[in-house]
Amino acid sequence: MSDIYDKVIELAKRRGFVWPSAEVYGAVAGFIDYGPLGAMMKRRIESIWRHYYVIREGYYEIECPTVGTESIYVASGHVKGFADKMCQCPHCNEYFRADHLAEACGIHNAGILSKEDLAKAVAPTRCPACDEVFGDVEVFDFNLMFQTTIGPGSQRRGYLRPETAQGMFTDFSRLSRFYRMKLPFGAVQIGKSYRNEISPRQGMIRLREFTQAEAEIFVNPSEKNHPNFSRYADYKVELWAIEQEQKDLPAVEKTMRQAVDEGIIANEYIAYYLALTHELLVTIGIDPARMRFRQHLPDERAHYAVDCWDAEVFSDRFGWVETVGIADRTDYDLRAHSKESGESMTVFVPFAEARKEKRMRIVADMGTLGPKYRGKAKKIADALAEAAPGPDGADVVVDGETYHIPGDLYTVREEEVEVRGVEVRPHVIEPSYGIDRMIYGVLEHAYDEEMVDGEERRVMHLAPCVAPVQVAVFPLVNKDGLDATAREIALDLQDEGILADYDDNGAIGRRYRRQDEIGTPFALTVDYETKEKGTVTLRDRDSMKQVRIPVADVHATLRSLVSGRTRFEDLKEA
RNA sequence: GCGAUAGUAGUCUAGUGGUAGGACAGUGGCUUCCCAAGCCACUAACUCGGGUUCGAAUCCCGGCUAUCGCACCA
Repeated sequence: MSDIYDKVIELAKRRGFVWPSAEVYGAVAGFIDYGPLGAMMKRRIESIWRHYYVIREGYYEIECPTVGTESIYVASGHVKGFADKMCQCPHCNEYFRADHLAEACGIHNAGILSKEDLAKAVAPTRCPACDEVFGDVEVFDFNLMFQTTIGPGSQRRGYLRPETAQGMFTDFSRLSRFYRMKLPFGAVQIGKSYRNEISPRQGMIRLREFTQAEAEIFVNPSEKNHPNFSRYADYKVELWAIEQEQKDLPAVEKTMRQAVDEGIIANEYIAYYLALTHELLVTIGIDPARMRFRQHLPDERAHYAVDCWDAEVFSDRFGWVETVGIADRTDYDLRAHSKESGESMTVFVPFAEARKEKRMRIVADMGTLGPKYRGKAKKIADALAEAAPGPDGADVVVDGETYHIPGDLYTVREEEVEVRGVEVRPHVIEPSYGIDRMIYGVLEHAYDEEMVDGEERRVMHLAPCVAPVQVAVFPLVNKDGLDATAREIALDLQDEGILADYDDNGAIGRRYRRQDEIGTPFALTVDYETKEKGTVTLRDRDSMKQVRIPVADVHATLRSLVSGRTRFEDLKEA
C-alpha cells in the first residue's frame, strides 16, 4: 500500500462496486463482476451516454449478437489482422511475437511474411530472454478473438465479437432503409465485446470481456460538416495534436471552429464528437485537468483512417489511459463488407435538381462484331462503350490484348440523359467508448481522503447523476416516531423513482460517513422539527453543510439536484 | 506466458509444526442525539489441490489470483 489505485480497488471491492469474477472458484484475470453499486453506476453512465447519442444526436440503438459467423470477421479483417504470429523459445519456453524478432534483425515488413518464412528468419537469431540460438521453432497464430462453434458437429466457426461496431456495418442496408436513405444517419450499440488478451494485467483497464459504447455515423464523404456544429463551434478543448506530440510541446487550447479551420482536426464531425466527448466525460465526473485529447500519429493510425483522436484519462497508477477513440474511418468498413457480401452498401444521393448531361454513347454493331470476334465480342462491345474513339476507330484492351476496332463497326450517338443523383458509399465517423475504463476513471477521480476533526473521512465525490444511491434518509433518533416518518419519506422518494436508502443503524455520524464512502450525494434527516414545522435537513456530501427544506419539496428538490439543474449552494433555507 | 515476491474474517493484521488472536467494519440491543462517541452481545478467516508428518496457516510441489520486472497490449 499504496497508491490511489489500491485504495480505490479496495473500496470498490469492499463496498460492492467491482469484484473479481467468480472468486469462489478462483478468479481469472481479465474478467470482473460489477457489484450492486457498480452495476447501478454503470447503468447510469450508460444512460447518460444514451442521452447524448440516442436522444440528442438521434442515432438509434440497436442490439446484435455477441457471437458472429466467420465471414463477418473475415470481412472486417479481424481474422487476419487480429492474429499475432507468435513463437516459443524451445530453450526457455518464453513467448515472442515472431515478426518483432524478425524486425529486430533487420527484416523490414516482417508482418507480411508467412509463418514458414518467419520461422526461417527467426531460427538463426538468439532468444532475447535466454540468449540461446532459437533453431527450429514453430510459428503459430494467436488470434485475440475467442473462437467457438455454432451448432452441433462444429461445422461452422463462430467468434465472440471483438468490437460492437461490425453489427452496425452488417445491418447497414436495413439501417439505411430505416432512415429513409438520408445521409447522415447513425446507429449505436452498447454491449459486451471480447478479446482474449495474452496477459491482461491492469485490473479494470484491460479486460477480456468488456463493455463498449460505439456509434457509427454514416456521412456523405463530400459533406463532412456536422449539421449542428454550431452547438460546439465555440467549445474549447485542450488538444495534443501531432505537432505538439512530435515536438514534445504542451497541448494547445482551441475552439472547435479554430481547430477545424486551422486543419488540426480533419473535419467538423470529428471536432463535434471530440467536444461532445469532453462534455460527456466531465458530466460523469472525469476531472477536466486529468483528461486530454491526443491525436494519433500518422504511423499509429490505421492506414485507411483520415484522422483519429483518443480521449485519454489520467490515472495515478496507469498514466494516460486511452478511454475513447474518435476516428474517421472513411469507407473502409462498408467497402470491405460490400466486397465480402456482395451487397452494394451505398446510398443514392439525389442532386438538388436533376442534371441534364450530354453523354456520348457508343453502340457496337453486334451484327458485324459478333461473327468477327466471336467469344470476345461481348467484352469488346462493353469496352467500346467506355472507349474514347478517334477519327479512324477505337482501340480497346480486352484480356490484355489490344484490338483496333474500325469506325464502321459502331455508331456514336450523342444523348441527353437526366441524372438525378449518385450512388455514394458513406464514410464512417466512429466514436468508440470503453465503458469500463470510464468507470475506473470516474472512481479514481472521485476518490478522496480528507481530515475532519482529526479523523479521516473517505469520500467518493461522485457526480449526483452517476452516484448509485441518490439520497440517504435517516431518522435523527430511532424513537418518538421519527423512524416511521423517515421510512415514509424514503418510500415516497422510491415511488418517485429516486433511489433512496433508509438507514437507522447506530449513530448518525456513522451513517453519514457510510454514505460518503459510496458517493451518495445527499442525505435527508428527520428530526424533532420535522413534526413541528414540516421540514427536514438536507445534507450535502461534499461540503457537509445542511439546509432545512419542507418535506413537501423533497421530491422536486432532489430531482433537480440529481439532474444537476440545481446546485446545493443555491438552495434556500426554509 | 517467464522470473521474483505475496496470499489469515468484509478490511488491516498477530501467529516458525500441536485445534487461529486482535483492531476496525458489520449485525442485534441499551444509551446519546446532526458528522465513524460509549456499553453489552453476536457473526465472521488460514487462496485451492496434492505431498511430507501422529499432527500443516506454518515445510515441499503444483494451480489460481495479486504486485513488480520481462514479453504482450487491434
